[in-house]
Amino acid sequence: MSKEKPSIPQGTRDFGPEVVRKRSFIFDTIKKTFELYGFQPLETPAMENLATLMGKYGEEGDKLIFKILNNGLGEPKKIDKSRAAFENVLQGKNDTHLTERALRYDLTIPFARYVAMNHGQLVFPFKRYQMQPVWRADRPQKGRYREFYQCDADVVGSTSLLNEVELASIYHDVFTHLGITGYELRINNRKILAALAELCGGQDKMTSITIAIDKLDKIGIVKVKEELLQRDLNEEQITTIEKYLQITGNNEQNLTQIRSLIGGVEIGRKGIEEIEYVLGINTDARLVVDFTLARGLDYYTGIIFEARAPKEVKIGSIGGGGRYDDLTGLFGVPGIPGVGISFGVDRIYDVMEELKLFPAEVHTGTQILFFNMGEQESRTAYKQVQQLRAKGVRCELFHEPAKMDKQFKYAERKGIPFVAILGSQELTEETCVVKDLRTGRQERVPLAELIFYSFI
RNA sequence: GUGGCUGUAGCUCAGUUGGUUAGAGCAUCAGAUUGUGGUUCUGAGGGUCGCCGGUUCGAGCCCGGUCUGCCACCCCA
Repeated sequence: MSKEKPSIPQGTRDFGPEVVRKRSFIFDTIKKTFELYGFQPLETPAMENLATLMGKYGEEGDKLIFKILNNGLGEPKKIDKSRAAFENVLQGKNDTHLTERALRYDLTIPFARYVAMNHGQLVFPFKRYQMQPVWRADRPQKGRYREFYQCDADVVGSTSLLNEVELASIYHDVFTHLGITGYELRINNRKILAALAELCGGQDKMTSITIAIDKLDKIGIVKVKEELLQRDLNEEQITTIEKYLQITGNNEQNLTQIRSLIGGVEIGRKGIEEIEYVLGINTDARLVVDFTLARGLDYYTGIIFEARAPKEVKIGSIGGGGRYDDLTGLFGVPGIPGVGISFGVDRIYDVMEELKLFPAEVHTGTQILFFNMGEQESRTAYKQVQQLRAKGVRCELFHEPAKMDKQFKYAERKGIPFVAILGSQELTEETCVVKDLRTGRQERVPLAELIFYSFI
C-alpha cells in the first residue's frame, strides 16, 4: 500500500453532485436544442490514432496533443526500435514505435474521420451533434483546463448558407434558454481575410495577417503594426491592414466600408455577400460583424463565428465555429463541405455561476426525508417511502434511529425541503407530520393521503 | 513550452527579525436540555505547516528542487 496523498492530474477536475446537476442542465439544454434542429447524436473514442490528429491543428496545435505511450516498449524484441524511436522524438519528430495513439483534441477532426470512414452509408446532408470531453496539453489557468467538454453540431454535405443561418439561431436559442442574454455572436468570413491577404501580397501572408489582427483588442493597433513589420509586411501593406482594422460602426456601415476596401477582389466580394445573406435572414441583434475575428483553426474557409460571454465576466469566448470546405479530403474523401459550431460548456458554467443564472430547479435532489423514529416506526415509514417512490417522488428514510436534531441537520445539509416525522403517536393514528423546512410550517397528514401531496 | 506569484485544521485566515508543546473564527463530533434541529452551556477530535532535500544548535519562516492553483506570453473553449 502506498501512502501517497490522493491527487488528480494538472488541469483536470472532479465534479461533485451539485456541479454535475448544474452541468447537466447546460448539456440538456444544448442537446434539446440540437435535436430540435434535426441533429443526431454521435460518440467517438477518447483516443484516436496519432496520425489522424497530427497536422490538423497547425504547428501549435500539434504540440498540445496528448500522446499516449505505447505498451510493451521494453520487450526484448522491440527494445532497439523503442530506443531509435525515442531518439526521433527527442529531435521533435513523431514515431509510431513510441506513440501511435493520442487523446482527442477536439470533436471536429474525429467527426471528419468518421464521415470519411462511413460516407457510403450516411444520408447527406449529415447533421450530427457530439458532446464529449477533449484533452489539450495546455498550461491551465482559470477557464482553461486540460480536460474539458465540447458540444459540437456540424452539417456536412451541404454548401447552403441556410446552415449558417440555422447554426446562428442555435446559439441564440441555447443562450436564451440558459439565461445568458448579454452574449455577443461575432461573425466574419475567412474569404474576406483571404482578400485582404491578396491585397497585401498574396495568400502566403494570410496566416501572419490573421494571427496579428486577432490580437487587436488585446495589444492595440501600434503593437499589431509592429508585429506585422516583423512578419515581413511592408509599409504599404500595413497601411492597407490599418484601414481594414479601422472599420467601425454598425453591421451595415461595416459592410459598406469593407466593400470599398476589398470589394474589388473576387473572393472578398463573395465573402461579403455571404455575410449579407446570413444577416438578411437571421436578424438577431446580437449578431455582429467583426472583421478582426480570425479563429485559430486552420481548416476554416468560409463564414466563422465566435460567441463571447457578456463583457462583465471577462471570460471571453464561450463558443465558436465556421465553415470548412473539404475537411474529409484530409482523409482521402474529397468533396464533402461542412459547417459547424461548438459550445464551451466549462466556460458557460463559469459565466452562469458568476451571473447566478442557474435556476432553482436544477436542484433535483431528495424531496422528502422520513425520520427514523425507531424500529417499528421505520417499518411503516419504509412502506410510505416505497409508495411515494412509485409515484416518482424522490425520498429517503434516515438510515438509522437517531436524535431528531441529527436527522434535521442531515436534511438541511443535503438541501432536502421536506421531512416527515412518523413516531409512536403517529403510528397509532396512522398519520405523519410533514414539515416544510424552508417555511417551518408543518401539518399532520393521514398516511393514506400522503401520495396526493406534492413535495415541491 | 517560457517567465512570475502561490500553498498553514474540512472552510476562511493569523503566525512578529528563524527559538520551547503552531493559533482564531466557522464547521465537525460527544454530553446536557427539548417529540421539532439550526439558541445556550460543557467538552473533544483534527495539522509530519503541499511534497523532497539542504543551511542551522534550532526552520511554518532562509536556500534548492518538485507538485498544485493562479497570472502573463503562446494559444484557445
